[in-house]
Amino acid sequence: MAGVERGSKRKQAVSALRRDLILEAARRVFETEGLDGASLRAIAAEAGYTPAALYFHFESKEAIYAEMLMDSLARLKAEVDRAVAAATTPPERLQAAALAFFDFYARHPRDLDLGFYLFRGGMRPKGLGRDRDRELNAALEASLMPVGEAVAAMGGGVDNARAAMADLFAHATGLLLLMHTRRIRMFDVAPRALMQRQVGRVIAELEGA
Amino acid sequence: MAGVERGSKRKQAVSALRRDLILEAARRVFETEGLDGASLRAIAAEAGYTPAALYFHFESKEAIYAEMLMDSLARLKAEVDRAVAAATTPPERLQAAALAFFDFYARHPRDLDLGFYLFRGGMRPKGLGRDRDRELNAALEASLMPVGEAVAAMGGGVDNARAAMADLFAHATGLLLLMHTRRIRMFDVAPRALMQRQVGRVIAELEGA
DNA sequence: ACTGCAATTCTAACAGTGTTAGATTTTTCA
DNA sequence: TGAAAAATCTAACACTGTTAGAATTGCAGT
Repeated sequence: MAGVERGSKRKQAVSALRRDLILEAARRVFETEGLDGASLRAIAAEAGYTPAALYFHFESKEAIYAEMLMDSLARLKAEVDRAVAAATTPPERLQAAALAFFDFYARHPRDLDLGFYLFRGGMRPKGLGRDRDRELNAALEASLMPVGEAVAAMGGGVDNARAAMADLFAHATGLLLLMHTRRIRMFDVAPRALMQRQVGRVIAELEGA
Repeated sequence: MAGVERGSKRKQAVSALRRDLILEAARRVFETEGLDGASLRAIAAEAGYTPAALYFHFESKEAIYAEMLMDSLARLKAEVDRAVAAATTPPERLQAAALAFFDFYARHPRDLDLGFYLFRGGMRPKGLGRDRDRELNAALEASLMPVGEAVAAMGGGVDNARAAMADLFAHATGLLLLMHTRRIRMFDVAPRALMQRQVGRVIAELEGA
């Protein structure tokens, strides 16, 4: 029994290594060729595999994408947390969190692609079981939490906290999409300034109340 | 010469009819099956054509999509204009325009799909020449103009007008995306109320200055 | 060391996508 | 009616994600 378990664990560890090998290959292709270029076959070739072999380690292409997005969201959260830790007062923390979120995606448009692709409207039956989707949602929410916490620390209730999170998230998302599609030029305006102004509005309303 | 011209015009008219026939088929498929279901082959089948035949009338699948989006943007503009015409004071017109924009896409998520698809980041070389893209941009801008005009009527300069347009467009886009992907549930908040609040902020700042 | 079993990978194919070349039909005009 | 032009079809190409089944690899116990 014990021997079987040890053997099983070793096998699992080896299998996990193979998974990571494929994921690293996927990240490499995704970073250089973009999401469109990160086809299953391209990832398999980069990892030195045949396309079908990937299905032993992942249940679909989108499962690989989901893993990459989880990684991306972890990096996002790390950056937001770092920015928040450097701030002192709650309003400063609110501003730091919102701007760190915005800046992260402004600096890493590829991650934005990934997010927009997996967090999309009508998702196919094949793509991503409910559990994986919930995991991604939770990871995204985790990176947004510092905003809610700052609002709470400022005396705003739970409703205000949630409203502020949704408000700033939507505003950031819209601006980022506008930048990313290069349609911001239509308005001849600096998107980050608009983001800052929005943060200022939310803070002012919370302090005024 | 005159005869040739008349003949040519007739041919062009007939050709335009065929185009419209295909476009109507495309709209039908798109409305019932969604964007994913609106493949070139599905559109061709619905129109009673072979896939290749469509390339005589359109240069690509995305060209068909572009035509549908132009139509969608025309309907959007019509609705915005109607709402603006029903308002009297500039602030009311501003609010009417922004909310009409928001409501249009809240009521027609399919049109949102289309817009998000064609107004996307890295567009392939094959898809949509620069001219078509500019046309779509212009049509979108036209539907946003009433906001800018209202700001101008309120004494805001050109910069304020553009900033307000970008601000409200980004906010609406972000909220709509949040609704459309059903991720608004994360925040337990009413998106239209957030949109109204945002319009209120923009108006208040313009009136305060 | 050998054998057997399980884990892993490959080959080959399927159904689908957008797109193109070339032959063929249909329509139009003199 | 005959020739030119417009419109459509057939067949294929290159690509996508995915699956079934055979072949290989590697590890475990005798």
